[in-house]
Amino acid sequence: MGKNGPTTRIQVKNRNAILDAGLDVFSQFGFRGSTLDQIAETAGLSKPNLLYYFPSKEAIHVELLESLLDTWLDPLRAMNPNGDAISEIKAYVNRKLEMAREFPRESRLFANEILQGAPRISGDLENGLKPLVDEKAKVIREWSAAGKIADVDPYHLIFSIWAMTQHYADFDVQVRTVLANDDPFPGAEAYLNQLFTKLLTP
Amino acid sequence: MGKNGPTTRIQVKNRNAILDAGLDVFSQFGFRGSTLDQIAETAGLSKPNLLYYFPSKEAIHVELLESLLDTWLDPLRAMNPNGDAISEIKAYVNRKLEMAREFPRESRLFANEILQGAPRISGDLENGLKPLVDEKAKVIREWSAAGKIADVDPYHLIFSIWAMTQHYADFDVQVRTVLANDDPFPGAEAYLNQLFTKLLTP
DNA sequence: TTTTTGTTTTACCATTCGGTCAAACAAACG
DNA sequence: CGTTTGTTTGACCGAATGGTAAAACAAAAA
Repeated sequence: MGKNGPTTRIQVKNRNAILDAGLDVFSQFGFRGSTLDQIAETAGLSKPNLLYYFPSKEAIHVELLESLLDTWLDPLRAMNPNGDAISEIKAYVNRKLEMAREFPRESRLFANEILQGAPRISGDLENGLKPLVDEKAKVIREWSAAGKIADVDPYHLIFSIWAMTQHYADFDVQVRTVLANDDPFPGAEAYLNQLFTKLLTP
Repeated sequence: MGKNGPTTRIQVKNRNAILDAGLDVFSQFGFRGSTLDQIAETAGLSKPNLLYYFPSKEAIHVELLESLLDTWLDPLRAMNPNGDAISEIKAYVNRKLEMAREFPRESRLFANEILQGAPRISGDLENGLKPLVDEKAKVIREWSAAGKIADVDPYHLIFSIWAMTQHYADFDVQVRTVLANDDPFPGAEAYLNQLFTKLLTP
């Protein structure tokens, strides 16, 4: 690619194809388990052609992870301290569940990275995720203190939301095996709404 | 190894060392991301020596997974239909949480395999896990019908238990980052007891 | 002690890996 | 048209991969 001149249509198209292929492959096999040939073939390109757009395997992975973490935190950012406490938390749960349904590959990519010790994004966790969670935990604690929701540990509340929603993406194979291939999401939504209503109602 | 004659002490020791090393490595990098050299070095053996005890990389992985799934399901098997409903379910939660704390490598090995589509144990899920879950779901449904616990979807109840307990093993890095390296388990236990008490009390 | 059985090592092999290079090809522009 | 810029390919490289063969070594049985 010539310097950093204007981005051509071909560049946009191929970079997107590569990132999409990378998401496919990395989310299934993790970083070390994925090969450039696999990504190139999925993207419909030759391996040298792929390396014309990205300098290395790691560069693709990093770009995917960084753009992902941002999107992934959006629903938490959207939690409004001035809104109705229970509705805000339940809306967060539902948005996260929807993301698990719509973007399972992203969820699995993230899960793979964390499972393997987050070697490539531990910095982003520290600088991006942690401060945001701290901020929202404070909001939740204030809601508890004000009697708007039950007294719950805000950190573990957030962990449980992550765990239960992402489970439907990350453990999809297991969930569908147990449910004989039924769509788990309608039932999950009902269950989670019931659970958080009971948990949070003061 | 000569035929299937008596197992020597050296065999027992080395096979255990290999399985332990395999657990270490596979749980961190997944099957494709792990190498025999890595496992051999962790076990303190040479690679050919390792292959004297196991015929292939896959054989180590399969043996780990199969013995794991059994152990993993023990707490669910232990759920007693004739016991006190709420206590039984909460005991299950606590046992699972304890396993996440005591055996995080096993949890991550399993998570890795499921994340990658369970290519090596989809059969065991179908024949081992599913029937057991079906059986226990029936028990839970009867508890609901008898008014002993609130009316909840038994399958999603079980999923949520798996998700929230295993989260502390599988997403350990993330959890500890958010909690500034505090031990998450005491807080997790309190939170989960609170959550399931509120959810299940009719 | 000799022989047998069990264990470990050294040297090796074919394949796949991430990545490079230079040349061929296509598009746009003058 | 010709030239410049951007894109794609085929051939290749060194390192790492899963796995093998055979011989050296150790332990125990005879």
